[in-house]
Amino acid sequence: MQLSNRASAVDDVVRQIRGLIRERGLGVGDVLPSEVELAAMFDSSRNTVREAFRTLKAYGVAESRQKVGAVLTDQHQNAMRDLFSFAMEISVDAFRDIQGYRRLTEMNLFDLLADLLTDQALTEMEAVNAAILTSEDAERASELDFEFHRLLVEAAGNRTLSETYGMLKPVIQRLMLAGKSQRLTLETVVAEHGDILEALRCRDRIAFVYHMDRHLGAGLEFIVE
Amino acid sequence: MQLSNRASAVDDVVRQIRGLIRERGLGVGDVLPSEVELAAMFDSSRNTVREAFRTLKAYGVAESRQKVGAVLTDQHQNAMRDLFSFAMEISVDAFRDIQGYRRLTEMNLFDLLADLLTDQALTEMEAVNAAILTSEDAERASELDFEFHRLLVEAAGNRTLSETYGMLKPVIQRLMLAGKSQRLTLETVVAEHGDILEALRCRDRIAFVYHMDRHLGAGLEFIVE
DNA sequence: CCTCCCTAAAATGTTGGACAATTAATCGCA
DNA sequence: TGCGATTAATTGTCCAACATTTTAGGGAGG
Repeated sequence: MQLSNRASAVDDVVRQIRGLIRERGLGVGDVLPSEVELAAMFDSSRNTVREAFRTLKAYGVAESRQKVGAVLTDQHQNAMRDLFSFAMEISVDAFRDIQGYRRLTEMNLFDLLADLLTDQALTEMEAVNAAILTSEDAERASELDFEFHRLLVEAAGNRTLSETYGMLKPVIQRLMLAGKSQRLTLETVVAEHGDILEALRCRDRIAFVYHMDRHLGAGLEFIVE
Repeated sequence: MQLSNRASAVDDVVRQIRGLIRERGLGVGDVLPSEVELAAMFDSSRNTVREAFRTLKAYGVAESRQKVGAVLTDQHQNAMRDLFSFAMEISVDAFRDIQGYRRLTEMNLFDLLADLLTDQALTEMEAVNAAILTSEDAERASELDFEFHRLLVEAAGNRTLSETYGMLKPVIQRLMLAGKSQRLTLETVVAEHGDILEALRCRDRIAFVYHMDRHLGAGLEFIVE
């Protein structure tokens, strides 16, 4: 797509559409010109424009509705999920890799959190954590588990980090689900989360790193076989 | 793409192609049947199959070569990179945000690097760093600058992190380019890189964090206006 | 017998046109 | 005013034709 001295007409159109979006300052919810208009603007055919649209749809940038046209969307997470489901064989290595990434990021959130974390966010996380105990199945539990960590990351206030974490959601959650089915009780997870929250309340950096390290490490143990 | 009670013909074909790949156990390098064959197999038209291929290409799963046909590839990194560059509009906020993300990750690489870093990797980074001084224009300089940091991240040996960094490439590099046009000389950048390398050679954690912090902070200064 | 060039064929790349399907908007009627 | 039918705009799908690229093979010349 990006190589080759002469780009294909479709890729050209993709680029021109992106230019159009930037130029006109279009955002989520705005509609693009119709396929025939774009074909005329870019001096290509409607089929070519359609193929270009397919690329945008695959990236979760646009979706098309009949009669209305193509509207810009913000479905990158879904796109990333699909990409992952296409791409990655969720292997043992991938699990370990993801967990390593989480160690790198989540364990170092403290400095950001110390400034930005509000009491409200803390209580919200406590609520989510408590709900884990009452969840009916492992599926639901891992969803709440992810939500807990997502809130933590969100509270750090860095959009790039949040988006990255959101993209990894399907993988991380699957990792969590695998953990839930093997570890004996949810109580352990909830207690570890509780320790993390306690450390945050006290603004205790050492304790935060310690508990986060143990928590993330625990998620890795059962994979080793 | 994934919603709607009745899926579109194109999405149907995408699903069927995926099924075909799984069923036949096709892997990277294998070629898919030709467009007309697939159209016949799935009882649809060639254009529909082509649009389906566009989706696969966007996901980095396949690329097509004339006369040969569509071959399965493993270009997910590029796909993720493109997706990300689509997703993020480059704004001042985004700049600051990305730099914050880099602080979070790159400053905390030390523990991983301390174990895995080889002399060979270090000398390679030194070479790239030296090349920055002799680059003919700012474009090339920021490319090398990015390459320096990419090597650093790569050396940490975490695939998820590497992929994430790769995804952010267009944004980071643009940030670097903006910096190059404003800061007086490239010497400063190269010197800062040199300090980082020196700290790594000595396995001096404090020095590494210190110099990395200064380096990343410097990149942010000129944006503040 | 080997090498090089030329040609042909097979596949994708692009275009134009036609019709179906969907749905927002409009018009007309009560 | 409100509601239902009609209309029109736009995407969805398919077909057919031609252009382009590239592999493969064959033929001429050494």
